[in-house]
Amino acid sequence: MTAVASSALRTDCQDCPIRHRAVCARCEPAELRTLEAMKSYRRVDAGETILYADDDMPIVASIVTGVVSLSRTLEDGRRQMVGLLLPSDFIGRPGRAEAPFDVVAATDTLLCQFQRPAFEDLLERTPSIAHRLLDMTLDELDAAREWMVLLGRKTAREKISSLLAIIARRQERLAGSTDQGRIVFDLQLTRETMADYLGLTIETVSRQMTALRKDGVIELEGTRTIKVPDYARLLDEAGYDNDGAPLS
Amino acid sequence: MTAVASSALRTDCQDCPIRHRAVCARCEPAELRTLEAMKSYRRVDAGETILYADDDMPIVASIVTGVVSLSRTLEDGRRQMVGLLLPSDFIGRPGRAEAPFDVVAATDTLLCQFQRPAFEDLLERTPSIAHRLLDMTLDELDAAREWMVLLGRKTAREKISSLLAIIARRQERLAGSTDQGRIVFDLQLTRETMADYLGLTIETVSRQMTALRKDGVIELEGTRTIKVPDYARLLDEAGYDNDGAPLS
DNA sequence: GACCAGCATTGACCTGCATCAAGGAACGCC
DNA sequence: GGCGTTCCTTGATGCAGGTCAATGCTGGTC
Repeated sequence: MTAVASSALRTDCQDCPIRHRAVCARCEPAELRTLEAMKSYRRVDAGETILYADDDMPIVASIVTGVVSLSRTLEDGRRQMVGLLLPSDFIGRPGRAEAPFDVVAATDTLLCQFQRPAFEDLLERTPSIAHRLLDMTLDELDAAREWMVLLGRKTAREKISSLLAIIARRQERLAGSTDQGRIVFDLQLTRETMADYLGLTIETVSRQMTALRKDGVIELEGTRTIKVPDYARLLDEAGYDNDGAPLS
Repeated sequence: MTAVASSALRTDCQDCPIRHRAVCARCEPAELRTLEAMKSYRRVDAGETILYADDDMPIVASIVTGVVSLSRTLEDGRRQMVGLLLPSDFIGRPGRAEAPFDVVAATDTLLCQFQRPAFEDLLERTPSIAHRLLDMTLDELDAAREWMVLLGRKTAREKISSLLAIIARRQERLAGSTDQGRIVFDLQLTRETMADYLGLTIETVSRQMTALRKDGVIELEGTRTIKVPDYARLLDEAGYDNDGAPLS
């Protein structure tokens, strides 16, 4: 991954790994050249905060590689993750000066970033970007609402199963490897991150993972590698046909 | 309100009550005339479903008057509201054929609606609408995420207080009447709707309302009219400085 | 005025998850 | 090899909120 990332540092937009899914997906060659002139790459280490809630938001960016989380922490320390951003997802809000949430790199991350005012100008002049950003935002809104159902109404076991199902599906789509419902994947998240995302404590996450393992829904290899022998079974545990998958 | 609504049935866009806040807010007069030719008004009774989850979504619409809820029901009957739409808010998703959630009129409602394919065409050709829709969607996304924090991490008492604070503030803004933090307003929601929104049961909602009354945070007159003697106190009960208000 | 339906309140009880506390496993560092 | 650190698991206990059930309140209809 580091290799991919550092070669991307020199990449022009045509060869960019997220060329066809990011905010620039619908751009014409001429528009790409404009972006090319404005963009700059930035590496962020795992754990580093990209933007603090309520602080000024001088930039917007696309994620080239890595995973980024959005979260809010209450005064007494309770924390809730409200979004998990993946390669091609967009960070920041044209038209608003303050960040409404903490934006933290969950893994080492490469950003393709723009000065916010310049990007806003560009957005006014470039319908293809505005349109693509609208589509992406609508998708994220649907995912956020799907997640609200999980947070408000699902049990701990269903929450865990839902999260695993979503990540499993995502990996599967990337790897393209499914042999009849059997999926193996690497969970990139710590138990704490999972807990923050699901509105649970790490203890409950741990217990439910153990329970799912004992019940044969998943198999664990070490603590982060997960085998799903029967994806349909996992979906069932997730509480309902999880077709409109958030996160992805 | 009925009077307003029925006069709106004959209204041209220039006189529309949501002219400056809806998806058409940035439209030029010429663009308005195009909209005028495409739009049709539709009345919906309280309780009536506008769109069913996973059904075809033949239309998109702006809310002219009324309140509309978005919700999802799990197979076993658990229900979670995921959005509360108010006048000027937008219903539907350009670029997607199925509704991801049930869309139900919470009160008698007047819609200004468009055929989805026609609206999508218009969106392609009219940056002012696309841009406005993007802004509105980004606002909704922020509100949804704010609500995720509530669902995932707040106690029942904080949830109720947050909801009351948000509605109180909204009323206050409409009515314009604050005498030093004292607010009186009509709660338009049943206990059940509150519960669906907050991820609680009606019993818990009822108990917490009683508790807040006994503690002097609110005063109840009948079951739906609420007095807030000290708005700051209510905000405090809501768990944190609730400045970025969802819903509104 | 009697009846009913829908909404709200209250009580008794139970359970799912949080909390508090104690290890265990994996890794790097001296 | 000993010793942190960080992450994870497991157990014991408590409590917030869910569940089940009874009752009250309001407005509409006959």
